[in-house]
Amino acid sequence: MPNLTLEDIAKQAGVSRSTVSRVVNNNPNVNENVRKHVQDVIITTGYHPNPAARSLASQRSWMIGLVLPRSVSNFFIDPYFPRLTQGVALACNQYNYTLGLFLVETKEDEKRIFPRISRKGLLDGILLQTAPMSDNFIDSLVESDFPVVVAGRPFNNHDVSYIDVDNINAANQAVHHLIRLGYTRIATITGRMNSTAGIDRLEGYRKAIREQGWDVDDGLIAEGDFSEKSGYSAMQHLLPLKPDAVFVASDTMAFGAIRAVQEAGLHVPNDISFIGFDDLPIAAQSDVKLTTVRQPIVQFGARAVETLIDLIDNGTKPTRRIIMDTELVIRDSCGALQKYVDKTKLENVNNYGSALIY
Amino acid sequence: MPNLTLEDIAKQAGVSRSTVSRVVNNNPNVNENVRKHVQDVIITTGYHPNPAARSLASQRSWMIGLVLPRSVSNFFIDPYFPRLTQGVALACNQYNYTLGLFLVETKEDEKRIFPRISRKGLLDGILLQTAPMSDNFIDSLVESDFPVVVAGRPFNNHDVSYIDVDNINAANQAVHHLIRLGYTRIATITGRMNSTAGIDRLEGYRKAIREQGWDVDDGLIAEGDFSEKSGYSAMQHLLPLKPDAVFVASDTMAFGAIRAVQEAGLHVPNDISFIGFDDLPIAAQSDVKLTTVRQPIVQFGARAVETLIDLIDNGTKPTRRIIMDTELVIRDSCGALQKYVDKTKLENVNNYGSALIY
DNA sequence: GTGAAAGCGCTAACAG
DNA sequence: CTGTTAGCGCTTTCAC
Repeated sequence: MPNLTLEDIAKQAGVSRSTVSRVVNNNPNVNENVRKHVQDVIITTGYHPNPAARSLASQRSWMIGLVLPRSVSNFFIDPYFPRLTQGVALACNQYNYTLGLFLVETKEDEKRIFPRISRKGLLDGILLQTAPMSDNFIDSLVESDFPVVVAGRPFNNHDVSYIDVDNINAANQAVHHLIRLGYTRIATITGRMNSTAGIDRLEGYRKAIREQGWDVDDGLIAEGDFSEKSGYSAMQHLLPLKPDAVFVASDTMAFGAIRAVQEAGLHVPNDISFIGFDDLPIAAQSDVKLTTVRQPIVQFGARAVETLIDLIDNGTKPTRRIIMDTELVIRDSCGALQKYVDKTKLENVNNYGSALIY
Repeated sequence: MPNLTLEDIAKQAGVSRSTVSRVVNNNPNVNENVRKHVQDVIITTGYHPNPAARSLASQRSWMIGLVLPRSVSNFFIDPYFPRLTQGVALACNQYNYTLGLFLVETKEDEKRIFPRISRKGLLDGILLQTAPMSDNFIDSLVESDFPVVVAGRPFNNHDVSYIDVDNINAANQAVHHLIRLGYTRIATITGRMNSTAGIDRLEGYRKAIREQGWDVDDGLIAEGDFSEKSGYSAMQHLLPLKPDAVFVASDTMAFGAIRAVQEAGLHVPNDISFIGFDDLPIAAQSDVKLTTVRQPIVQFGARAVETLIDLIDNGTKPTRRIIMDTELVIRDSCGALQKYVDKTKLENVNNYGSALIY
């Protein structure tokens, strides 16, 4: 079967090209009987409009791009980006958008990809993962008024739309949870300090410590890079300082840290308690069930797409800022379930933010 | 800066639209001086051709689609698909193709996506992950002569190009490795039996047992579904049968199985040995370092893209079949390193296929 | 080696 | 409500 055109359908239905176009695009200005008839022809022939022609004529491609810059694409092994991608992809299905995926690994890739996508014709809009290197790109997009939503707070104060989770507040709540459980030497393992997520989670930790009236002890802050390995070695640095609890900026690092604790012959949560960040699927299944901050990643992706479509349809100004809430998921690693077997009391402990007990 | 067109460049360069087009497309029939001049204008103005117009005129979109059907998109949490996607994306960068990502989750998605992509205009070719449900789709693609490469052997004998790893041989080697180490009650935990990977890995297990002159004991075959949980419960079924070694069809399941063993108070590999499949990053970092079959996933994705481009450029017939080799990675869980501290002897044990010792 | 001209298949005024 | 017409920005014969 050759590829049918509007013209073919028009002929077969005995109407003009425009009418068929109207039917295809659900334009209300069509007689109901005519519409029915044309729809029949479309269905029986299996006609589908040519996207390229449609793009060219309407100046809309119904395609958006998800751009994951160099520094994060290595992390594609990390479950975060796949799940984000999943949320984005499913939202695209829902809104009838095609998703273009751009992993920018090398400077080469950057040179080839950026000009292609930042010009009208291929994409209607861009979803850009925040990253240290992406600032220049953000600037040029903002300047050209191209619809763009940044996933994660960008570094500089671009006047750009973005969506993020409330990292500061999430970390703050997690640390307050540890404080209420009675821990007094609370350490933290941070994410990369060149990521806003890393920076904000540390800030939340600091804030909680200060709010408790304590001094922040920089010795209890160990820097990681979100990897299991970095969690492991950060914990090795912390162990001699004898913290009784650790807030870790990602589950992956938390598992590394717990490994270090166990290798040292200590037990979680009896000797040291942990709270992670992400709520990966393994967090609930692992040896030590992890208390952690759940990010609504999939919904986050969906929300990002919706915001982008809003920008495409209604203009990029004013810029939108979406901050999504997180949830503290209480399991074994923080020791709460041991201290408060009576869940009523536990609820009481959690009289801040939203918390779940599994 | 408004979006420039060929016409604009032509005017500025004092030549015709055709000439600029030739320069852009590296057509040799252009005077060298003219070419230089036009290129200068293109660079200084920052011109980039409009992809939609180009697609429409040339009937090529320079875009390929990666289609992950319903039954696998749930598994997007599994590291396999993200890494496959990564390999595909990077290869697309390299060959200047745009990658469209299609996660088919619901029947709805299917209805919306398939007509859009199986018609010329949006994609030049499709990379389709094999799955139980995809057979119909494969048939219609094959029939319409649309360029398609299936990732993983499809179920039926479609005359379609596909790329797969040699699952039978990989499993066979792994089980032979266990046999040579002296184990005599070798069980297996299979993948989904509605996936060709699951079927083939079981076949490789059976073949090795038979080659050893043993009878296959169906009681020692426990079915899983590639998830951690299913590995755990499959192992619980196997434990009473006292196997001394288990070949598991995925690392994820192997970790579940090991968890079951440890909860039963037994030790790996002292009491029971394991070989997994995939070589996930955690395989080398976990508590018990996993002996496993390494799949070259990223290269697999790249190779798939190259094959697809070959089909696009040179026609879909004859169909191509690419089978990629795997590698047995020997670590702690199979007990080889304990039995053969002397690596020379170990090399000797591995005088089949390719094996690595970490 | 270069330019003119005819589409690619669709959308979107505009006229009726 | 419907058809005619003029493009969208590019590639690709076809003359010269």
